[in-house]
Amino acid sequence: MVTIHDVARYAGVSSMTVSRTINGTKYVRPDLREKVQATIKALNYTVNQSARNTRVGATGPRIGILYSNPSPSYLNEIMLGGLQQSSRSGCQLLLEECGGLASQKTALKKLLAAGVDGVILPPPLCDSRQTVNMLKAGGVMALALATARPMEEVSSVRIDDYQGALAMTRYIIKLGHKDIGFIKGDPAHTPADLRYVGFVAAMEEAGLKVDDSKVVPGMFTYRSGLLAGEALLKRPDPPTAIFASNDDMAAAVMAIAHGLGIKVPEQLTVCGFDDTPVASTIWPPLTTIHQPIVALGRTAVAIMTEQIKKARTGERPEAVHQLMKFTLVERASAAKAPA
Amino acid sequence: MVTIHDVARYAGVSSMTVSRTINGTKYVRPDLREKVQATIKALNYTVNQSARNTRVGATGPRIGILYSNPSPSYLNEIMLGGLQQSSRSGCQLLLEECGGLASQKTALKKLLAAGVDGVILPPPLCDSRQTVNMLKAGGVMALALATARPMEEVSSVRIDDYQGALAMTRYIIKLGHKDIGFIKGDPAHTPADLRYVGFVAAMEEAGLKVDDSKVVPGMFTYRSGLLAGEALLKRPDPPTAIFASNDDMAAAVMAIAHGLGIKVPEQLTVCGFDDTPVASTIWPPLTTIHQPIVALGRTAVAIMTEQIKKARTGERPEAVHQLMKFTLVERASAAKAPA
DNA sequence: CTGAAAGCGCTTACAG
DNA sequence: CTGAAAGCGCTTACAG
Repeated sequence: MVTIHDVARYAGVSSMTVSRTINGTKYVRPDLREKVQATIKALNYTVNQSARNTRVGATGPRIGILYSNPSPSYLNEIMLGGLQQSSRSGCQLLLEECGGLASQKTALKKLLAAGVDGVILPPPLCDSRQTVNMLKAGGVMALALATARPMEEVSSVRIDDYQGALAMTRYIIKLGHKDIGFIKGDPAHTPADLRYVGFVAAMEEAGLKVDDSKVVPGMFTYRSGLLAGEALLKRPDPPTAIFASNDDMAAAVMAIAHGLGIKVPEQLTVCGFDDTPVASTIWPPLTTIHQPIVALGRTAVAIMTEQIKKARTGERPEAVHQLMKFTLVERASAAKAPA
Repeated sequence: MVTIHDVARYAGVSSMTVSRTINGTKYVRPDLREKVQATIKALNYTVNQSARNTRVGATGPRIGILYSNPSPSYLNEIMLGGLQQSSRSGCQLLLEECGGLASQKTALKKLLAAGVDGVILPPPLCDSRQTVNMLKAGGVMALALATARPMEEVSSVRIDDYQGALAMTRYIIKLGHKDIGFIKGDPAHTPADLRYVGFVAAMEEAGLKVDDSKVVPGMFTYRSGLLAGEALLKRPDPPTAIFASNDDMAAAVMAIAHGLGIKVPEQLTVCGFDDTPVASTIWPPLTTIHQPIVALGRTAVAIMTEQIKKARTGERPEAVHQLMKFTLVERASAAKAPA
């Protein structure tokens, strides 16, 4: 194992200069910094977090994750990313669940008692002004995860829901579809509106008219998708493609289509959003927009750790807004429009 | 933060005696050991893994996870549990994916090059004699995760698939159902057979006849569930309940039922196995057997870490077979048999 | 801006 | 069976 001392010897500096370079401290002469960085690369050096933690550990960054909507698979992925990063960054993660406002206060009290420096808010809490204010009042940082409408002064890590919906709609149009139905999401969640706006923008861009009778409400649940699917597919002139603003609703649409004897994708193209496990469970598997949830969790922890370190130095860290890349995953539920 | 030295001072011994007590070394006088243990409890002391790792770290346990079936949500949960435990046990986790036998050899070579002491095998590799032999040949330990037929000499962490199927079938029978259909799983996966055997046992125990024409094959996939569901529900005398040997197939059965206008659970009870995310996505949500997958991952890492430590002491650790508790989750897809 | 010294909490290796 | 000493890889705090 190559240590900081190996790097130092090799670069002809002291271990401290290496340490300073690694930790991005300002007081290192540029030429030395470069030499050290080159040596680190050459020797393939990586910090030993355990060792680092013995020094910083006692006061190492503690980050809470406060969540209220226990969608287990989503949260698992967030946690997975968070844990991966925490062992790299050497911070500690604390999980706390809450429901209404009362239990939120209790949960927050617990986190504060545990000495957290910052709290990550997955949806839907990421959009709660109230929660953010409570955190501020408690003197801890907040980071909104996967919000669609980040608040200026609160750091956020997210994908661009508008661009995602735009890309998906363009893809459907490119397949030759002109008669496209859309299922909206829960209006209380910020991504819902942006996805709809993205859909409309792509339609207009292509010179296609949005038929408002084929834009139906939904609540992001499978159950609401069943209703929406029936509304769209039992009419005399069903669309040739349906873009549901999440996967659960798209899966429900496919169940309805199956029941009505409508073949997917030959007679009907169905697309979703999020790429949750259900998207690759159902048959045919769902074409959808992949959200890099694990990476979102990882990045959130990385950013928050940085901010905490800065804050401890006395700096007043500015909010960071990190946009992550989504990808359009082509699976078998979408095909060319029937002639 | 309370350290080993605080404990030592308080107990009137040296830090080494505390260290030895913590690590279960033999050479500590019983009375001292007890005194130390009491002090640890009184002071609420916990080891600082970071500090421990600076000493053991260079040679700290390294555990590989070799997987081939990339069911993402399942693997995520395993990983989540594994990571949680790894930060407690102070071991390092290495993930490696492989496909056929050739890529398995490559993956294994990588893991060995990285210096792993043991490898955890999630399904379906957990049942591969070949894989286990390759690991043995490479001189590393193996642990089979969620296998239904553990090999005597290879440690395993699993639930009892037979008992799970037994419990679920008893539950369905208790609801008054007598005409129960069953969908088998992929015969290549060991749990499939055990779940079927459990079903048959519960039927016989209740004095009910298993109608072989209502036991249909499946492959654990949604797609195979669609076929199986049609076979069972399109016949003139459909069963009043269907027990699918996993959730994906149960979800498919519900899609078929929906299409045929059969109401779940009023006219048809549907039950699954595993409690994967899809079980709580669909409507009505699925009554199923919950596998504690996160706990499985956690336990696997804990056991393997112990075994590695033992092996390093020179002991030849015996295989551990840990059975975890499943739970029957009652949701809305099951109800009393129609009159 | 740089480095020598001391120490984080624990364990290894040595001496009793 | 027990303990004093040295050291893991890194950072803090101090002196230049």
